[in-house]
Amino acid sequence: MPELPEVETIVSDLRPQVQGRQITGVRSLSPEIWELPADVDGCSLILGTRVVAVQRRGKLIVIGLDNGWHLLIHLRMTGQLLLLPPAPAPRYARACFELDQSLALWFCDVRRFGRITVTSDLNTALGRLGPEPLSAQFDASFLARRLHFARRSIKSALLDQSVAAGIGNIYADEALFVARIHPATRACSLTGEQFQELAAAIKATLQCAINNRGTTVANYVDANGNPGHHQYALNVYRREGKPCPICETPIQRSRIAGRSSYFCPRCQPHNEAARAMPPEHRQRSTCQC
DNA sequence: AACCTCACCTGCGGGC
DNA sequence: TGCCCGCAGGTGAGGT
Repeated sequence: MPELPEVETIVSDLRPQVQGRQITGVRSLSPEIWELPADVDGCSLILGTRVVAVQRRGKLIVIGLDNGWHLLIHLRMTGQLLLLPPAPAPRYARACFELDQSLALWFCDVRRFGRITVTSDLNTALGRLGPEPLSAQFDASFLARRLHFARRSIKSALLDQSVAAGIGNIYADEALFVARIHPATRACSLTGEQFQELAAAIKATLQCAINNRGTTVANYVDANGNPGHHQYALNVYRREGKPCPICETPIQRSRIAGRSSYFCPRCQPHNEAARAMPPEHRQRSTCQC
């Protein structure tokens, strides 16, 4: 599912091919995916404009247009953004942005969860998002301050886009494994050292996945239709019953924060158990990148 | 205010 | 073979 590394891969692929190009046609094949402000005609607003920027914020794709408006695309679960000829329409095509030189940006989405919107006020549109996890602003002291009173699980907190913009189920589980923190641990019970390890683990996990061009477990492909490689580097996600790469204990799955959560019961004990654990078992796990 | 549950969709795989 | 059911998980609305 597209999380930060997948969206980053798509955006970095699109940028050199789309920036500077004119949008010569807009086709809406599934009107329900558009979320437009009242009295705004999205298609006519976009038509004829030139793309001045292709960026990412959290899991959102932000396409800047030369009329001052921005096209925002969220892939949600199964959305894809593909650079293809303007015809024929690929499977599950929901919208098409035709560009000059016989190229088109196709938005495809089996489940129609994805959303497209336009805005002239980017700050308001992105206002609810927390910091970028790969930015300097996102560190242990930010997490400690932000989660000081949070009694919910750390897994739930990491999925909250106002805590960190761009983390989803896969990378929450992977980062918690690297930081050796059980996903059901209360966020406010983490120690300063654990916040340090978690912030570092989130950055390392996301950067490793970007280097691997994202994780393909079901629908994700890049802008050219190719799968990512990070599924081969996953430590715990969707590995229930398989040996932990550190200690070989079978990976467990349980439902935490309403999501399937994968963890090693030995490397990621609850805080109480961790304090009782002998030091030789507290070995550090590393990214497989 | 903080947090949880559910609806939104469709394809796929397992069980029978 | 074919049917049915559960599951996948990002987000926001609505409830506690």
